[in-house]
This record gives sequence, structure tokens and C-alpha cells, in this order.
Amino acid sequence: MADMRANPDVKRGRPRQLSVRDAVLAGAGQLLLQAGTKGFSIEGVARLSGASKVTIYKWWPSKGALALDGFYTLVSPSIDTTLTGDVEQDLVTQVSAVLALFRDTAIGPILAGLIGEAQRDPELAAAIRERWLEPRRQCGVAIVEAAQAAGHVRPDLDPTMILDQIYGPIYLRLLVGHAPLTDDLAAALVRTILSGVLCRASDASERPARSTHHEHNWTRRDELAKAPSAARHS
Amino acid sequence: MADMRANPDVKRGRPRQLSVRDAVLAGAGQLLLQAGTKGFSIEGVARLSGASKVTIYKWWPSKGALALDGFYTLVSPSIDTTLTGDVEQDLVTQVSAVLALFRDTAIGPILAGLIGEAQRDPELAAAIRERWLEPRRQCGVAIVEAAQAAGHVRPDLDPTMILDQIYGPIYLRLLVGHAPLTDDLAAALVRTILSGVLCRASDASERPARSTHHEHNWTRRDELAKAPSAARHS
Amino acid sequence: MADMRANPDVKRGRPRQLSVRDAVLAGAGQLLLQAGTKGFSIEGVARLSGASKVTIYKWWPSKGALALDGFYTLVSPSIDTTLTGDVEQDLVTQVSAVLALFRDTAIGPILAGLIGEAQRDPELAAAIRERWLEPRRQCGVAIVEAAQAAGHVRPDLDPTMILDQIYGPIYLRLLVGHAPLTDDLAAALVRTILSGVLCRASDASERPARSTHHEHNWTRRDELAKAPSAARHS
Amino acid sequence: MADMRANPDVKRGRPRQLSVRDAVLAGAGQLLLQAGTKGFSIEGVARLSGASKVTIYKWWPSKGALALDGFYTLVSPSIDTTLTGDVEQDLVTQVSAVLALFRDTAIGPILAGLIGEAQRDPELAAAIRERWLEPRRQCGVAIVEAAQAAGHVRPDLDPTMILDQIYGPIYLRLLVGHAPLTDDLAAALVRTILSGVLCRASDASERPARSTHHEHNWTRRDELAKAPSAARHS
DNA sequence: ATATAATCGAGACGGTACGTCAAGTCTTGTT
DNA sequence: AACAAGACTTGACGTACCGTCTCGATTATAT
Repeated sequence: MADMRANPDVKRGRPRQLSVRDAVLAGAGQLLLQAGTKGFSIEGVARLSGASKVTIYKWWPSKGALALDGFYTLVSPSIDTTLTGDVEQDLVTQVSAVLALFRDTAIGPILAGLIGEAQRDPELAAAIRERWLEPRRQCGVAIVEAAQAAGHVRPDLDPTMILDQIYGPIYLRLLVGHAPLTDDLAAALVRTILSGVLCRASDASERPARSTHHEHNWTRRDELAKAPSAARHS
Repeated sequence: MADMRANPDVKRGRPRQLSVRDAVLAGAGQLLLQAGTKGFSIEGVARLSGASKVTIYKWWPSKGALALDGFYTLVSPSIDTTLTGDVEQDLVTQVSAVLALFRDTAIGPILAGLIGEAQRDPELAAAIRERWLEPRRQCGVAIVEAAQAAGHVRPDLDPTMILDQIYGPIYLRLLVGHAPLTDDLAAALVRTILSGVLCRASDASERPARSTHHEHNWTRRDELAKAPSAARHS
Repeated sequence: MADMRANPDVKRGRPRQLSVRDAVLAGAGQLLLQAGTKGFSIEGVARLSGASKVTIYKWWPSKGALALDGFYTLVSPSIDTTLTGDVEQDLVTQVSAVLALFRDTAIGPILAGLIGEAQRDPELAAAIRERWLEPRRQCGVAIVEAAQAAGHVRPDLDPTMILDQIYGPIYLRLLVGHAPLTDDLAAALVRTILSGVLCRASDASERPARSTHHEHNWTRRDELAKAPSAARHS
Repeated sequence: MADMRANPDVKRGRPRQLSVRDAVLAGAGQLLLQAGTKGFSIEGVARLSGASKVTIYKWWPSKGALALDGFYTLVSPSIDTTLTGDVEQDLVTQVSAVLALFRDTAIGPILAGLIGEAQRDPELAAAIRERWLEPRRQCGVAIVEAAQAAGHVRPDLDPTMILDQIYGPIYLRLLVGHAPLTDDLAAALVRTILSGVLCRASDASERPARSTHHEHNWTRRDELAKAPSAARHS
């Protein structure tokens, strides 16, 4: 994308006043916190920030874009996870971080609101995908692919789908609220998708054993005993 | 919801005109189809149906409630699946039905829009949970619980979570669009959550075994042949 | 202009709330007085009157229309002149009334502002013509035509033009302010257009004297000097 | 307007670039022609001329001032009438010139728009008076005063008022549009104000008396020949 | 040559008003 | 009582022009 203007290096005109930009972003974040996505309006941001509507319209193409930028003043987009090399542990660590963000801060509902808004604003949807979802998924994909390379995870599976099966439930619960985002959810989701759901014992009794000599099943989840029954919901 | 009024049996005044109700619902459904959740408005429904705004406000508590009712004039809420007793097959059948609904009809985006709207309308959220999500989940829960009872599925797992790990990815893709809803998605999701993701001991012949001392095998994922890697998305 | 609706006599819906109408008009008048045509804005009227902008836009097609209506809450459109039958006296009476209105009240500048606004609003221009100018001119025309009928005024002249030559100077001064609207202006304008400007004495020197005994010439119009014949033309 | 600075002869800094001045004026004139007074805006002139808004604001105190200057790029302010000494003829010549300008060129409406704008811009009003109205009136005043000196026009009359009674109707029609600016208007206006409107006694001798018992003759306006009724307006 | 000073284009910015849309609430008369 | 028609307030939308304000680049005279 080469710059088409005559003198791209020559900066002409009054330079953008960064204080205004910051005030707008701060106002947007504040308004999101106070009023949520529902009460979010460009006029509200203008009021809060002291900027004029025209200025906002100049720099942000749409309400959604502004809201997303405001959202990012609330969340630092840091995804710094030190990997251990253990699939389960690494995934749980990362998922737990996201989960904690949704549970313990106000940004859970706000992100939900943004995704809701994205249903009527395709550009916002794209922005959310690119700026929020994908970066986070990259880490997960890296973990899974490393595990595949190390031979811990079946290589024929699409890492993307595996991640969806971990994050999907979280976002689904965030968006429709049919079940709570409990603390142990991250661990449970990861463990289940890793080991699967089928009984080892039942295989033995009901089906012809395909191979009888196999030891190992899921390395380190032996005592899965304690029921996560609290995950039920009215 | 029993009628709470003093004399429920004494009906005075003009009785409710059901034709109006139907016209409103038809108009709501039509408007949803034509304009989507974004262009859906009570005034639009009034225009289309010939009913007056007051009438609509009288019988539907909110825009969301009307939209959901309109939505149900488009989708028959039938979930009639004949179960075979095979967990995988039954789940795939059911999930495929939902998936086809989202893929092939207009109701995928409309439902997404409704869930989006629900972010700013808690009552709509509750209604969606109760009227759409839960009925569908009951079937799935029944399948899983039957499998647990039959000893095919590990009894320590929460069926709810298992279902979330199947449906979550679908709704996530529907809402965020980071990956397409492919045809084989249902089968892949079900198979993966059933069998898990880790390498089996049988792989030990192929790869260096990490630990050697357990039994369980869960055969039946050998011919996972067709790569679901097409699920990637731009 | 027959009413085209199905049942023109059946009044349906909530009737227009006249109190709102009155409040808007009062607000418009007040705003005109306070801020003049320059500071007049629909939003200002909405603020002052307590009515909403939408309501104002519903009933008044444009800012100009509202301003003109507001103007009429300041001026009662009464043009009640008892005619005596004497052209000069009747005209002076009427013109003086208008002049006094322009001089002594605030409506002079306001009307000027409206005419100014009419330069960019053809509908306002038409409304001013029909509702302000013409009614007033009718009276003048009536006086002139009566005088023509009575033989006091030359019948070959267009009464419209005569009135323009009386009122034109007043509006011109009102609009461009190059000369003041003095008290005696009405009398002077009327007298001059009635008697003309040419000297009788000059006629005497250049032409065969028609009459010789005048000490003053234009006081009464009994024997007025004849128009120079050069003025005739096809 | 002498230069008030300390050292008026010492010119320092970059001298004013006259090409900019000309471009702005040309742009202003062009915009007036294209969009009229209504669509005239400083930003538009800046766009058209390539000058920056600041430059325009520096050299022209207000939008009206710029518009007037732009107006003068469209009209050459020449008022070159060779006088014959005959009041009527000279006045008609001059008035006809103005009338033709208003009728046949675009500057009639533009001038009307400027006068309209002047209602909200006192400085523009003053400028119009000084730069447009007065110069033109000077000529007329000269003619009238010459006629007064020659004894053709009554010396007790204010030439200003006489001119107002000629030009007033023209501007009134230009601004309000209640009657058209016809070709013969100039001659009619001049003739009427010169001769007056009242019936002359001399007509009694020139025409066959219709009825003998009154002092005026033309009972009804028998041969109104060319009807001036066309001067009426919708 | 090197300040000093003005001109000028580009463009950012707050402000006021524009005209429109839909949400809800209300007030009629009609069924 | 149910209902249609429609008046009304509220709040936000996105746009236009105003007038002011930095910037950097340019172009002259004065030291």
C-alpha cells in the first residue's frame, strides 16, 4: 500500500492533536464502563471527552470502531504466557487468563456487547476478529501445533477447531448466559477436549477390544473424580 | 402463567382479536427476513401488519420479545430426532440439523442478530435461553446421559459442558464469523470431543511413547482421513 | 381541492394538541423578538416552546414558514382603515399605519429579515407575498380604483404600479437603510406620486400656459399641469 | 483608509500575493453564479480558489464582504450615461440600464440575495449602500437636481425621495417578486412620478366630454389600450 | 549570510444547527 | 375492552459550515 500523495513525507497542515485522540478514547472507555454497549453513543463520547462530534467522525469511521478502540483502553491487549511445553498446562493457563478477564472485570459484558453490536456492523465484526480474537487464538494454535509436532496431539486435527471447542463454550456462556463462567471451567474444558469423553471401561465390556495392550491414555488426569456438577444452571 | 386479575372468568370488553396477533407475528417474521435484526423496528412491523403501535406494545413487552416471536414464525421449533442409541451418531444427527438450519436458511444470521440484541435486552436473553437454547440442549443432554448410563461416556463429566463444547464452536462461528460453518463440522466436532485429542498408545508404534502404564484405548479414530483443515478462514 | 382520503369527515387518531401549536408560535415570536431573524432557529424555538423538533418539522414545512407564523403572533394582521373617499387622505392614513409599524415596533427589522430570508427560500417569498403584501395592497388598490372610478385618478394607470411607487421606497429604506423612515414620509410619498414632480411654472415658460393664477401648484389637484407630451409613446 | 502602522513605509515580510486575491475573487464570483447567495460559503470559495480559509479570513472581514467583492467581479460598476438634459429621457435611460441588468443577467437574484444577507450583516448592508446604491443614485440625483435648477422640477422636493419612488418599486419587485420587471417598467415609473397620477383639467379640452357635469372627464377608462394588467402576478 | 517577519496552504478542532429516524407514551374515536 | 390512527417527547444519528487554531513552506526586507 504505497502512499499515493505527492509528498508523503512532507507533513502539511496542523498536526493531529493527540490529546484529543486520547481524550476521546478515554471517554469512550469510560462510557463503555458506565453505560455499557447499550448506552454507548458518539454524542455521549463527545460530551464526556470534550471533543466535537465532527472530530470523532473524522477519525473513527463508525460507532463500532470507536467502541472497539474504547474497549482497548480498558483492556491491555497483552497475551504474555510463558509456555512450559505441556499442552494441557499451557492451554489452561491461557484460557484461564481469558476467563478471569471475563469473570472478574467489566470487560466480559462489554465484549459481549461488542460482539452483539457486530451482528449489525460487519466492519466491527471484522475488527473484533482481527484485533481481539485472532491474536489470542494464535497463542493457542502455537501451543497445539507444538504439541502436534511433539507427538502429543493427533496431527490430523485442525488446531483451529480444537481451540473453538475450548473457547466456544466460554463465549457461548458469555453471550447467552445459560451457564456460569466458573473458575474451574478452563481446566475442565481443556481436559475434556484433550482426553475425550468416551469410557475406557465401556469399550472393554461392550466392544471387541481393538487392541488390548495399550497403557497410556491421558497422561496426567488420572483422578478426574470430583464432579464439576456446579456447572449446572437453572 | 395464570391470569392474575380479580375476576379471571368475567371477560368484559371486546375480546382480543387473534387475527391481529397473527398479522403482527407474520409482519415481524417478514420484516426479519427482509431487513434482518438491524432493520427490525416496531414501527416497521406496525406498518407491515396494519396493526397500531399501541397494540403491539400492549401484547409484547419489548422489541426483542416481538422479534423472537417473529423469529418463531420462521422456524418451526420442532426437534424431532429418532435416537439410535449410538452416542456419536445421535449427536451428529442432531448437531447436523442445527448446522443445516444455520447454513442453509436465513435464520442463522437472524438468530445471531437476536443473540446480539440480547446483549442489550436481558429479557430477550432469557427468552432465547428458555425458548431456543434449552429445548435443543435437552435432547443433547438426554443422549449424553443415556450414553453415560450405558457406560459409554465417562460418568464424571457434566453433559452440559460436553454439549457446550459441541455447540459452542458453532455459535461462535455464527456470531463472529472467524471460520465457516462447513458441512462436516458437526461430525468433526462430535468425534473430537468424544475421542479427545491426545495421541493414543497405539501411536506408540509410530511415535515414542511417553508413558506406558495404562490401558484404555478408544479405537475408532484411525480413519479420520478427510482433513477438516478447510475450516480455516480469512 | 377536494380531500382525497377515504373518509375525510371522520377524524381519526389523537387530535392535534393546540397548546403545542400555540407554544411553538409563541416561542417563534419570542425568539424573533429576542434574536431577530439571524438568531432564529428551529432548535431555538423547540427549546423555548418546549416542543420537540420533530413536531415542529411535522407542522411547518420549513424554517421560513415557522418564522412567518411566528411573525404573525407579533403583528395582528388587522388592516382596518375607514375610508373617507379622499384618495390622498386615505392613502396617507394607510401608508402611515404601515410606516408607524415599521418605525415604532420591532417588526420592521423582523419583516426585513424575513424578506431577506425569502431570498433563499422561494416558498417563504410566496408566503410573504400572499399573506403580508397582498392583503395590504388590496386596500391600497381599492382606494386607487375608487379614485379612478370617481375620476380623480387617471384611469390608464395600473394601480399596482402606483402602490409600488408609494410602498417601494418604504421597503427599500427598510431593507437597505440608505434613508430613514421619517414620520412625514407617508404624506410626502403620497403627495408626490399624486401630483407628480414637474413644475407647472416650467410649463408656462415653455408651453402655452394652461392656467396662470396659481400661487402654489400641487396643494390640490384641481387644475394640474399637463404632462409633457414627449412622455407619450407607444 | 490610511495605513495605521508605526512605519507604514517600511514593508517587511513576504508581500501579499495578488494572484491569491484574484483567485479568491474569481472563485467567489463563480460560486455566486453557480450556487447563488444561498450556496455561497467561505469554504466553497476556498475550495474553488485553492486559497486557504485562513487567508480569506485575513483579507475579508466577513462572508458578506467576500460575497460583495465577488459580486463586483461579475458586474462592472460602470454607470456611464450620457445625459441629454431632458429629465425624463435621462432618467429612463439610467433606470432602464439597471432594469436590464436585473432582468437579463444573473445578477438580479444575486443582488437580491446580497440584500437579503445584509439583513443579518450590518456591515454588508453599509457596503451595499456605499458601493452599489449610492453611486447609482448620485447620477439620478444629478439629473433631478439639474432639472430642478432648470426649473423643470419642483424645487421643494427631495431628489432622494423622487429616486426612491422610481427605484423603490424595482427593488421591491426584485426582492419580493409580487410583480415582474417588465421592459416598459422604467418608462412607466419615470413618467408617472414626473406627471403624477391625478387627472388633469386639460384633458377636458382634448377629449370629447362623455359627461359634462363633472370636472373630470374619463368616466371609465375607455381605451386602456395596452393593458398594464399583465403586471399582476400570481 | 542571516535574522526577522509576513504570506500562504493544509488541515485540526469546538461549536451550532440542520433534517431525519425510531422508541415509547399519550389521546382520540370506532368497533 | 380492543384496536387504528396519529400526536407528542426524547435521544441520537450523520453532515455542513462557521471561525479559530496550529503547523510547515515560502518570500521578502533588514541587519
